[in-house]
Amino acid sequence: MLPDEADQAQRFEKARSAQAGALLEDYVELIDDLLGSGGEARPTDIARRLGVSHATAIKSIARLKREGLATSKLYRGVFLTPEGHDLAARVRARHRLVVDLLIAVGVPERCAELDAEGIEHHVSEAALAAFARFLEAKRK
Amino acid sequence: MLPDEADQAQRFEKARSAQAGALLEDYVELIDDLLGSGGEARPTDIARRLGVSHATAIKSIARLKREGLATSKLYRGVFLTPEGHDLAARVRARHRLVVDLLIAVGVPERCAELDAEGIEHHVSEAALAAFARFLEAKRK
DNA sequence: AATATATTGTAGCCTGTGCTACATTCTAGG
DNA sequence: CCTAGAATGTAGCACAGGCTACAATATATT
Repeated sequence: MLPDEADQAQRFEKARSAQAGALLEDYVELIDDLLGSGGEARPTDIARRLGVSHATAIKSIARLKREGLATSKLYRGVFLTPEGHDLAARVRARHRLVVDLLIAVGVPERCAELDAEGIEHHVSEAALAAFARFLEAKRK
Repeated sequence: MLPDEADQAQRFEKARSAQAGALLEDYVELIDDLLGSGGEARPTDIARRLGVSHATAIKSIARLKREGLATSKLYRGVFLTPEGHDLAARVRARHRLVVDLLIAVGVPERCAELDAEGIEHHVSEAALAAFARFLEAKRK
């Protein structure tokens, strides 16, 4: 049984737009991690951790700046704006919740970390809330 | 605590390559659905259901053909090769499993369908197996 | 201080996936 | 049969996100 045409189109549309934001989220979270663990967020480090060339990282950082999530000056490290920091916090919380849920349903920990990286960008607020409830219930 | 640099790069790499295959999977699954429900898979229908222009759909269909997943002749509908059909079957099974798992942990059904569209492309075989075990255990 | 190395930034290319506009072909109604 | 409208296909554009190669700057070593 095929779903309604418009519904289906909307589903795919949502998945596409989620994907469009995924890159920004990954960068912001990583930068926040780097800044948080006592160091700076330097383009080369960011590039290495994301597994891309430094040129690619710099272009993406430029996009972060365009979108008001980060700042940087020539030959200085990258910093987050308040908006960027907020986004990072939300993304990190979501990431944890996704990993925890995967583990709770029996996914091996290492695998949960791997899969969560791709999954997290597509989990809605409603689903996150459900995850939290499920984990809470299970904990008792 | 930051993860190991190489591990982290590998995670992102995996997520990127999963994303690269996602579009093909969506098309193949949809085409199989259309063919399966008694009709043809026409480019215009495919485009409408995916929420993209017909030109975009046709270009993606060309890619499916390049990759040996589909066939079509000028002004005829699209068909799947055996490889395409196999992929569609795997994708559909995975989709169902993801939706069922989301529902099982308390995500509202409609939301589960929405989120699954994006999530499914990032769920590894190991995680799928865990989902199946979890659902089986819960069913009893 | 001078130079070698590492880091940062720029330029230009490719591919993928959107789009609109236009051309072609099919198909149905008159 | 022939013409109007739908469907299909093509061309060309934009943007994102990869890459390599090169240029510029900063840092470290001698």
